[in-house]
Amino acid sequence: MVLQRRLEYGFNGYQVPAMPRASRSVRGRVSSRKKVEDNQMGAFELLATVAGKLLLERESSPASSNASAGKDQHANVTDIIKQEQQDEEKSLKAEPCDQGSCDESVLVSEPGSEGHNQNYYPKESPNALDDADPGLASIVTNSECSEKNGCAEKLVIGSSKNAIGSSSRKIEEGSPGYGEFCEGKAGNGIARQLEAVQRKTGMINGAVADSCSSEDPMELDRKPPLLVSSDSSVEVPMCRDHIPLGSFPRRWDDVKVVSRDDDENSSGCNQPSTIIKAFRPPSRIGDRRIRKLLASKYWKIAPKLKDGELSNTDGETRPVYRFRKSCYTRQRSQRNFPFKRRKLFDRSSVSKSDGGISSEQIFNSPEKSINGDSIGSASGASSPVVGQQTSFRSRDSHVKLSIKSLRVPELVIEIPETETVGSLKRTILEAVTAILGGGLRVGVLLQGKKVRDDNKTLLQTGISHDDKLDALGFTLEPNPAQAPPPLCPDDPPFLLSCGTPQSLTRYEATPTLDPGSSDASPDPPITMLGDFVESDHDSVPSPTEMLTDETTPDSRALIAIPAMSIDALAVVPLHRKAPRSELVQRRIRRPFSVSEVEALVQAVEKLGTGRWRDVKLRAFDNANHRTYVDLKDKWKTLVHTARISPQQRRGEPVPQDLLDRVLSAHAYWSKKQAKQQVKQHSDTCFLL
DNA sequence: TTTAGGG
DNA sequence: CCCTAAA
Repeated sequence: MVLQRRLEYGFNGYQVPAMPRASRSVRGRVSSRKKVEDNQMGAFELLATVAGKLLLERESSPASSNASAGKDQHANVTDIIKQEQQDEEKSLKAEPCDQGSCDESVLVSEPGSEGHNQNYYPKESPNALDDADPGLASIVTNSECSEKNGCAEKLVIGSSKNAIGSSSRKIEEGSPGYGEFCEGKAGNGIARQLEAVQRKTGMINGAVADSCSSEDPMELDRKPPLLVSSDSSVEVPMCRDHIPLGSFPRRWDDVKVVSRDDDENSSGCNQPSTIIKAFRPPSRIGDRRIRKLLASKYWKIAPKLKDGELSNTDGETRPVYRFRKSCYTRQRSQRNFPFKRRKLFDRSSVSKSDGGISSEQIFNSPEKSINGDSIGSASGASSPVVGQQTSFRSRDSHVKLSIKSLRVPELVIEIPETETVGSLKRTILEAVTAILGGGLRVGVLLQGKKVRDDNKTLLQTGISHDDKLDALGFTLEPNPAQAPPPLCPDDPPFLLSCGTPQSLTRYEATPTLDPGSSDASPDPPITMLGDFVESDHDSVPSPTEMLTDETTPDSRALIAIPAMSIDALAVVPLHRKAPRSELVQRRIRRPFSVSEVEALVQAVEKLGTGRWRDVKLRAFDNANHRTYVDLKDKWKTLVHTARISPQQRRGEPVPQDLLDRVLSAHAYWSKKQAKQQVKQHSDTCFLL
């Protein structure tokens, strides 16, 4: 486990306070694996810092713009590097905000289940993974790129349109590049844009292409690549067409995560999915919730991801997010892993945990992995260049900003060496998703300081001044406002904070210009995750969706966010008053779809009532959010529904024929059960 | 961990 | 859906 400094450079981050775990939470519904992991986790804070710099430019007269552009264009690599380094340093100095060490880590473990399938019958939908999951808003691997380019496939970390898109929108309205942002699925849209940009800039062949060829295979192949850490942050490239080529990122160095593999042979189903867990002290609060959430949401996600490998460019220490795959290992002897449950969820995945555990090495995928790295590495600059800003003055005084990329702080991934590349990719994706998935908001940094007052004009803030442009930065932060409306505006928005000491993250942001106002952009609530979680066809609103975007009026620098982004966020009431213990939120309601009912009925007809675990395995093995208890409950309600008049029924109507089958099956099995009992009873009597 | 039931 | 007692 690597603990690292949380923040670096001018990046803000957010920490996720430890999620309280309910000791008892580990109960039945969650797969044992998940539970195990939960238990293992200690306190955990997820610190996700995503930062980026932007390209700030003023709509300008050609002259000025040309000047700038020209400069960039001519700059040689060395210069660029230097400049980048300088930039880094600046920001570093500027924002030391993150003093703490970060204990937080995100653990990704494989839940053993492969939640990928869309259907309950996993085997039947082998391609499930390949299907783009609409829900995967945040992170998307752009397979399209690979297809088109024939090579690089990138992991694009992006927030949903809301997250990044909004920020970009805000910043660069009217810029041509922006529109594309929101196209299609959030993730894909971003990826696509990326690609588009690449094409335009001709970068495809450059950095990206290179990376493709060289790195991919190796990183994973490294001997004991158990632990992969990306020192460098993962940057999310943004496309801005309007930016002069010259100023455009010379290379896609920024794109830290690049993987080309199309392969991802990872057999979808076989790949264990990973769960992200938070290590927490035994506080019980969000525990259950986390488990569940994670369980259902996160693992499912993973499978869909295709790839994305991280490489580190930075040597810097930064917040590290740790993702582990099936690693309860070290601390936990394997014997502790009884996984009976394995039967249910695991298929192949389980084994992995075993093997992989052995070594934990951290290997930083250095620049090498990334083609563009050459630059970064050459410079030795630890952190990738985020972006450069250029400003142009326009007559109408518009400030045009272009975000080159948003960076995600270091990710440390631990994964058994026996895991597949595809698994790795998914793990990374999950990790990133976890970071970004909680709902993000954008923070603006100016000279290392957080600009909190949303009401100030750019002019007032100084963002319009050219000299300050290089000090301009943007960060992605967790959206504190997730909690339900009943917030106490005046209170510091500590989410889970209450009980868990460590969980509280002190996020004293740097000196702020205007305390009190949140630096968050007035963006719409970001619901990045959508229902990507769902493996089911029927999409269920993810918790995130339910989040209200109530931005706390006063969002200070302090932001505590549950490790488990989404769910956690959704769940955690901001009310500090509420006893944490009480905070346990119930799972989101996910009505059974007709198809699910169908599957359930079919399974019960075959297996009978009373064998819910088997039913689960048989028909809902891939529906991670449906536990056997759920199935049992559903059956109960189905029976009830079947008995009442159609007028009394609510919700999505269930075909009468299905209900009839329910009744008949119920009758049949009840009878059978009764007979059985009678028989047993008689036998007993006989013996006596 | 599962089942079975009440809430 | 949640919570739990039992098994």
